[in-house]
Amino acid sequence: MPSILDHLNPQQREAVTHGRGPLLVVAGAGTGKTATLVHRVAWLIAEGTEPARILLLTFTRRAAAEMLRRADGVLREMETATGRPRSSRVVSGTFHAVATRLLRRYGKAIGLPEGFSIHDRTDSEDLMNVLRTSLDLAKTDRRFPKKGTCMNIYSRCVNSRAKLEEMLAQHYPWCKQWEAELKKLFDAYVDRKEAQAVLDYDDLLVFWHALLDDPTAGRRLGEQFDCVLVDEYQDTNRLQAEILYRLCPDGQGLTVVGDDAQSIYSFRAATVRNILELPERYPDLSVLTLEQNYRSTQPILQATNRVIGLAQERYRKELWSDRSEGERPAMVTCEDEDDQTEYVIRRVLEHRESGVDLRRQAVLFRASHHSMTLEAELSRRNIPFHKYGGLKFVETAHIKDLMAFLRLAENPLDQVAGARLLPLLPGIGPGRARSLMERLHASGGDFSVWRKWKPPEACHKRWPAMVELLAGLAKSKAALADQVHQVRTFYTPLLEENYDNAKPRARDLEQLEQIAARYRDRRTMLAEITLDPPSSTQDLAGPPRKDDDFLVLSTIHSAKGLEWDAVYVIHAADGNIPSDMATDSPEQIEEELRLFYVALTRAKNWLYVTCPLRYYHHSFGRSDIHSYAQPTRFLPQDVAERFFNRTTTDVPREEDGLDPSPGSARLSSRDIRRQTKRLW
DNA sequence: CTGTTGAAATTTTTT
DNA sequence: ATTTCAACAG
Repeated sequence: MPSILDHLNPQQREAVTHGRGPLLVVAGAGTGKTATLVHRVAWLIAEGTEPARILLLTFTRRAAAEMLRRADGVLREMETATGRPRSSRVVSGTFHAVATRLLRRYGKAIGLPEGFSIHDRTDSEDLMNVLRTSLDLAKTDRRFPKKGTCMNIYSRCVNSRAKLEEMLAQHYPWCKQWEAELKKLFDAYVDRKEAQAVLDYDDLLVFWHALLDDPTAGRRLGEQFDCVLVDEYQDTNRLQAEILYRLCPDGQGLTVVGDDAQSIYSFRAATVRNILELPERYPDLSVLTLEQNYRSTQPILQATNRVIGLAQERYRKELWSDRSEGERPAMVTCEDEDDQTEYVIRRVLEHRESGVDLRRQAVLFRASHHSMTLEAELSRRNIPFHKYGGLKFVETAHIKDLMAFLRLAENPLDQVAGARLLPLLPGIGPGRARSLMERLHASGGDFSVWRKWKPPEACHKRWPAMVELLAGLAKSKAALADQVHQVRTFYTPLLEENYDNAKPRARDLEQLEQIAARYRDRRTMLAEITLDPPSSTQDLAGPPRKDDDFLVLSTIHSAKGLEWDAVYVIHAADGNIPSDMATDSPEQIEEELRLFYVALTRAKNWLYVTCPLRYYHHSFGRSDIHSYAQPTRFLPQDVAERFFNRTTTDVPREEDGLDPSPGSARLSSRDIRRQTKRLW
């Protein structure tokens, strides 16, 4: 047994072999947090805990799969002679995914239908919008908050378990006047979900929480797990914390791992309070801190330690590394966005020349659209890249349309699905869609009532096919890929009528058909895709082939937990980092600081922070109106001295236009315009 | 009731 | 620049 502990440092070893008492591991960035958790899972199994009695909660599904894979490796190393235990039966996933599994199985105890549908954020907003309109809130004299805002308020109340009144006062003061209307709206929203057998993201947690409260089912559920391990605890919200308290009332068997310095999800109602106040909750809590960083060079750590030093409240820790050699991180001032793009690409290619593959380099940014210019330029030069975060493949209109067919077949009461797919037919708009869904609801979800409906002229030919398709799918036992194929056959002509650039969209649908084959059944596919949306088409298509190499582009949020040899943090201008949207309160600003810290600590060997000086107001227009940006406030003088300060002109530029390889011309039309502008 | 057109408002991060 | 809302013609 000791052999597997050999790779671990003393603090990690202590965490891995800790007994049954509640344990908090405060693990700084890159301190081997995942390794520790993985070894602890393996250790528990080796010590005789039944895998199925271990619950491992992670932030993404991918993280869960990765951890279990590694835990198996560790178990194998332990050489537990006969009947080697495996981690495959550990219950693992995100809070939401685990909740779904438990609720399908035990939800009946609290009157939840087994076949409930799950709404993603957009679906929830759509439903909210329908109610907002039908309650006549849309056209009041003073304008009522939009669907997205309503949803945010609702979700925040639920997740932080706070009263609407306090929530409005604290976070949405400009909506205070609408308190009474919002109450009515939220009541209607809750009732409507109940009538349609629909759960939204928040409901998954709420119902899990409630189920744990049930005298019989709750007891069984609570006794189901001996050990509960939670990763990224700093990004849990109050509701999630309460679920944990119910799972482990006395803290026995509970291990949570997190880093308060990396808490970046407060907009989703996550609160650092959970981790900061855990010692009060469990008086016998053991706190272990991991400070040895295995990821970054010492010069990078010296810089990032200074940055997080600006934070007010945190568990004190000073990260260090024995990788003392290394380049100091660079703070690069660029003339404008184009200059920044140019600089980043040049550096990326230089690193690739010296043997650092593109996939070992990442460009990080605060908001998804910050990478637009860069994406355009990378495409132009045929440099492959893969973007994480931002608009997802499954959020595009055509994928949502196709999924709406499957969803309605699965749950005919799901009005949002109906309201999405019915108006695809000409002659059917919101009004007719609503009345059709009402008929369907009245019949208890029997599609044959639609056969009697007289469709308007515009779609009377296609209507019967639509009805037969849905009725067929509803009771279909066919393979999922075949079902998707049927939908695709019916839907493709509609796609061409309803959207521009139908061709690439049609290709996406073909791809979705392939992917459907991988799921056990329709319900599983729908749930998994809404709970863990693949971040791009490539992601959906499966693991990338070993031989292709692509640069990683990612929002900082989506970069959480990952690392690269070279990291470029772009648009580090005040207003972007911190985002102007998030500078109302000191707490928000502090979160933006942590976000910046997360970005910087992704780097192993090279770190570049770039900041354009000038922002043009009309990015593609002829106007030359621009404003000047300040570098981020998170690099004040005493922090900045840990960086090399550069401007792009310090670095010798390659001679313009002399690059011989085709498709990578150095002189773009924008360069020419910029040079022209230097004349005045 | 649908579908189109023009005017007005708004712009982050995501399970 | 994109999304949302109101007005109007069919």
